[in-house]
Amino acid sequence: MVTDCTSKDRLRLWLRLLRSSRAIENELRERLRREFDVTLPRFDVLAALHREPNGMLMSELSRYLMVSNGNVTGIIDRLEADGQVVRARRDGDRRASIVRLTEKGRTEFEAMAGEHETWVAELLGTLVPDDVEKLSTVLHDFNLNWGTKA
Amino acid sequence: MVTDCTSKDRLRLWLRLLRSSRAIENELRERLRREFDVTLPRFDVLAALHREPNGMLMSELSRYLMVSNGNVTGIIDRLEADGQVVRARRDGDRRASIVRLTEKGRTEFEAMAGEHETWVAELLGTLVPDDVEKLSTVLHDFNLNWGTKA
DNA sequence: CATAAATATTTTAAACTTGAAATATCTACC
DNA sequence: GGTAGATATTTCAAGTTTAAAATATTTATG
Repeated sequence: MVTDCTSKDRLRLWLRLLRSSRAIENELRERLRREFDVTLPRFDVLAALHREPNGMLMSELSRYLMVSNGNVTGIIDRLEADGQVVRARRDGDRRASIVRLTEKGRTEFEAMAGEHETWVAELLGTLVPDDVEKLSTVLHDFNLNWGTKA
Repeated sequence: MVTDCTSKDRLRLWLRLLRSSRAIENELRERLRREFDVTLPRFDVLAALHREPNGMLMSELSRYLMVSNGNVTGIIDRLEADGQVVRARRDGDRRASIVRLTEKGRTEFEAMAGEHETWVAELLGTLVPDDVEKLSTVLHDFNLNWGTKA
């Protein structure tokens, strides 16, 4: 049996997706601030850099986090001032800078990461495993297909 | 057969949800600016007010859009300065103000709403109808259950 | 009635965010 | 080699966003 799907159905899905996303994001922001005195954007940057021990270009960070270049510049400026990241020159290209976690940045991120993961699991706790699996797959495909249209 | 689900699985889902949400939001922001010269936050406020012809309290807007009170104050200030909304006193309570669309605001929103809906349908176009239905249901339940834990 | 607590909003400072312009550097082509 | 275009980042102005404090008003309680 074929289920139809109007543009209003897709609009409704978008609004629900946005609402879920904001709810989770707001709660994580508040807990990160309260427990670790860190902002969500800074945590996101630290998490991205932690995945790449060899560092990332400013433009790679921008693309990965889906925020503007200028935005990344500001956050890295503040993280660098606090000694959690460093900018290094890339061999043979004086335009690019590679950003890396410092030892301090790595240690501080790792102290937060476990608790953050626990929070996420708790906040998504009302979803049954089958739905976690289903949503994860569908959204992963959605993200992979994204480039092909927008 | 029972599918297990670790905290890493839920973390992965969260990252994918966030990525989808940001991708769609960024694209809508850009199109709204390009086609209608309006910011996304302003569009969101206009959309909320359009659903409530009798107006909304500042605090209702804040709760509905899941942003802070101060944030709503700023956006409404700018919308009011541009004549798209008005603040009115609520009978018997001089603390509260009811915000309503003006005729101008309503007209301008309605000129954008159709195209906005078309864009969303297009951007979610890679999802097959069954998945739209499934995600919509799961996320709706998720949102309903949200209050019971966070 | 007085006043403490609750409610609704605004104000403020700091951080975040975008989009566009500016700067600096590199690459490709003549 | 010189120069146009591409690439990487920063700067900037305006707007958004939060969290906390301040203001104003209403409600509840003794």
